[in-house]
Amino acid sequence: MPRTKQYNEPEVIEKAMNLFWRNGYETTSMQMLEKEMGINKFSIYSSFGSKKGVFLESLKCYKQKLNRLLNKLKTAENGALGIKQYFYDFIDFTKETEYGKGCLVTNTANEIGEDADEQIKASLIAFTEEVKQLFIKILKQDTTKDIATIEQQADFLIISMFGLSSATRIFNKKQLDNYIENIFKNT
Amino acid sequence: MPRTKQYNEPEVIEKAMNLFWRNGYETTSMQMLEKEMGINKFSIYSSFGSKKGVFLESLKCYKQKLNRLLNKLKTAENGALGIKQYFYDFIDFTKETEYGKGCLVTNTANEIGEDADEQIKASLIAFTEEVKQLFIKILKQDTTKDIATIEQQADFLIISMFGLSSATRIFNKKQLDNYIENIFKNT
DNA sequence: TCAATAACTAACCAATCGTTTAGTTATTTA
DNA sequence: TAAATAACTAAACGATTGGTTAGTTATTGA
Repeated sequence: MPRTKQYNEPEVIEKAMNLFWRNGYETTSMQMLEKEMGINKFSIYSSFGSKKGVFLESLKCYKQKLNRLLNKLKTAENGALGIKQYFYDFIDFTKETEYGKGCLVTNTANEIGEDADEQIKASLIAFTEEVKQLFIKILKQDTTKDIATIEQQADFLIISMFGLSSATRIFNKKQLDNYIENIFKNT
Repeated sequence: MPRTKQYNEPEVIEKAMNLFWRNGYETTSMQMLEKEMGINKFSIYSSFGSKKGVFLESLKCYKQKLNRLLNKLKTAENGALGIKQYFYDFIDFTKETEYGKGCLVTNTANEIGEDADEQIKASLIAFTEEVKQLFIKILKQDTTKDIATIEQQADFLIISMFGLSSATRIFNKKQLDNYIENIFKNT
């Protein structure tokens, strides 16, 4: 009966996500969110409840976006080589100007301090675990490796992925290439 | 002729540094700094000019603190194995509770957004370059390696170091161990 | 011992923070 | 077409942000 919403929630969340991605959680103010999302504070609060609410939805949106990259990896059948390609794809994914804007998950993990919000932290850990399990699945394509080796390699890869994300913030393209080539030099 | 300062600048900066290290730049307020440094705002501003001033001095202090770890590495004569030990030392260095508080340099690199302060960014890049040069010096102990290989390995190590710092924030001890063992498995 | 002076205290600055709310506008169905 | 109702606007909330400043206190060399 009443008037209809003039905005689309997933659409404005994607805009919010990009702002958080570029600027971090603390630095991003409600005022900036209003401007970027193109809607009023009232609308933001009625749709998402709080700044943290907007952020948690943004994290979900980010995961979906990243999942499009991961789907390519899921269907790949060339094992570790597919993972290497994923690392390179990821650099393009985070590309901003000369440097990258990192990964929203990694950026957030680095931003949150001693009194970190548990809900946010849990969301981050869950995501790294998800990607790690995908790595394990792919590494298992090589049936000559035992499970302990695979577990260790998966930890190595997920943390390297994490590191790559940080690295895009201040290391140049050549350094990032050197990094990836070294990770996969025995592959 | 006037009264003497009741505080010691390097001493209060170390306290500020620890606060920034734990909480990040944005999250740390002047109020928190007053409390942690144990001196009044007036004293902070008369000694360091601004919040950014306190932070830049904190970065210097952090580098000095980290240099004590690096000195152990400088005098080590066991090449890459010394670097491996440095990685493990670093985990202890950043240890907070269950997780680590990362590296102040890495944390800051991840925190700063698109309108990053150039002075701060330059300070971060300078530091990574400094450590990388140290890695190169150590890797050159192995005279069988050519310079291109050494350059690539140094980039790999400094970015891995960067990644390890991020990783201490949300990965557990076993995962970090897996990570380091994989980095140095051929050493 | 006392004038000089820097270190200090504490109140205050405007601006902005995340959040709320009173009042207005547009849309819908009965 | 008109009552109902949700979407909207915009002003304001108290708290806190980084930063300043007037006035007080302590220490010093002369």
